[in-house]
Amino acid sequence: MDILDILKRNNLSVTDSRKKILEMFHHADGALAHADIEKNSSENFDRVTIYRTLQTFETKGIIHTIPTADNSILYALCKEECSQGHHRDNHIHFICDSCNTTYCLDHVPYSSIHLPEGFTENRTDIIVSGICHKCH
Amino acid sequence: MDILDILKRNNLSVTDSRKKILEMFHHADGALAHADIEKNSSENFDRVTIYRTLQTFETKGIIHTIPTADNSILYALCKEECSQGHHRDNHIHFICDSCNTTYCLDHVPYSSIHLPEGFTENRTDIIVSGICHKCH
DNA sequence: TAATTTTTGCAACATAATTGCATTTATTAT
DNA sequence: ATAATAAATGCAATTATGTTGCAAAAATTA
Repeated sequence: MDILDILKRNNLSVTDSRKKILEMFHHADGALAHADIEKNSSENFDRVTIYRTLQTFETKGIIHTIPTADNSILYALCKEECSQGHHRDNHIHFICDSCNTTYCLDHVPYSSIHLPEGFTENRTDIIVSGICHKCH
Repeated sequence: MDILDILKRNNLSVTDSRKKILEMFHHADGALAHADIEKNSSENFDRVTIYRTLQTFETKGIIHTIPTADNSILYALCKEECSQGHHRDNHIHFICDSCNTTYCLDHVPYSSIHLPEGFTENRTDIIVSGICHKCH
């Protein structure tokens, strides 16, 4: 996985902040919130830059959002299948109540949901919280 | 379903705002956001009162939160099984992309999720978004 | 290397959420 | 029913979060 490659593949100009933020995602065990990026970074980017970078990455299909119950959006790297406009991050997200790490459980299967008459699905998010393997 | 009963059962003193907000949930088709309550109410409660009331209701297990992808917490009435501390709102939530109504799909089944070794579940949220029966 | 395009950072603004404290309201005990 | 106590409310102040316009800086293209 090459940072530069990702940017170029998506026709994004290669800038310092984009490289650094992508790296943070790459090194992160799980998902990151805006606040994580803002605090963590030794070099500090402007808040606005972070917002805009995350948004760019999301529309390009480089990262995807994970809704959480505590009103903070999390972002995580997408796997290959995502593309502009429509995400295909069909996996379960697990948030550890103890260490707060968010995992993308790519290999955990789940059966498709059968909605009532008249309802059509566009996106499905499955978020499980509990205790992760490290915190037991 | 008796508003007063719910409050008394939970050792909450019976106040105007609590009664009114509970009633709003009762009449609402689906879930409500803080903003809905703030705007909707003919009598206007202080923002702070609404925050505090929602929080109280949630810790008591009267309402539960629904995570959404756009960073706005929704709240909906719990069914009987919820209790202080631990919610048992095991149902799928559906958010309409068009009219924004949120439905608790109590009767839509889903198979339980088998987590990897070392992970234990505490809470599971399944949020489906798309178009609801009214908006087709 | 110059011209052009894009991104960044700052300032200003808008909204959302939290905290402390005095006042008001509800509950309990008399 | 009323006084004493406890709890909830509303206001003000503060902090956090998110957005927009625009000039300066950096990246890309010619």
